[in-house]
Amino acid sequence: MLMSQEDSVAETAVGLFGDPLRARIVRLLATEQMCTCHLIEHTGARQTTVSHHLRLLRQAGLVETEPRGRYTYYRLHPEAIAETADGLRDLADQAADARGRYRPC
Amino acid sequence: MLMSQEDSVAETAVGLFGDPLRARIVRLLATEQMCTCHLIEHTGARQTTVSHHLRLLRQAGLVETEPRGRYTYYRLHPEAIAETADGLRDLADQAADARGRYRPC
DNA sequence: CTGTGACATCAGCATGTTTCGATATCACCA
DNA sequence: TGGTGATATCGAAACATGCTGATGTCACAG
Repeated sequence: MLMSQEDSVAETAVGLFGDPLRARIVRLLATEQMCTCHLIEHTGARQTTVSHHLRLLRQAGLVETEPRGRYTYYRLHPEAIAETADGLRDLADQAADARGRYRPC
Repeated sequence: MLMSQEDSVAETAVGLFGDPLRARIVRLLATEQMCTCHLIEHTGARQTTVSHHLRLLRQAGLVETEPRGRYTYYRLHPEAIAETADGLRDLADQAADARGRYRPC
């Protein structure tokens, strides 16, 4: 919706970066893979809350899940983030050009 | 919040890209500068709604305003978008590295 | 100086999202 | 096999957000 016509992972992804807790989780996962319990520890949020946000990130294709015994490890999907970044970069370039043009009323 | 410790324009900006109407407005402004009435025309949204979103974008430093007589022209602030894009790009790079590391429980 | 049209602001409602507590599942260990 | 600890899911409450209608301001034209 933001940068291109067709829906992409990037589309849904942008929206997710808005929430502070989710942003925190993403930044933590950008450090290293970790399991839910680490995220709970670091964020101080409740288990069910963290789990909920992880689900949203998973559904959007931003994170991958790897169950290891009774722990579940999460890692980011860098391509998804990169795609979003690229879309924004294009938009910025477009916007720079747009400053030269203007539509009279 | 998302990519760095200190608050930047990019911080607040990311969240704003989430709303569909706001995304639409931003994409329109990436084409050329235009005034509120054009945005209303193109989006089909009510005047007060468009005005509301423009305010948010303005407050976040994503758009600039130039009153021309009784019209108000809006144009994007490309640096703000570029900054956001760069932040996300860094995050993506970090995330790629993070896949090599993992914290044991 | 009066009317009209562009735009901003405000308060309230409606809807969506986050958070929470309770509960379910499942792996592991004793 | 029973208990514990990690995680997911569900429904309800708390909260945030977008949209609307009413209203205010200001520029311009008559």
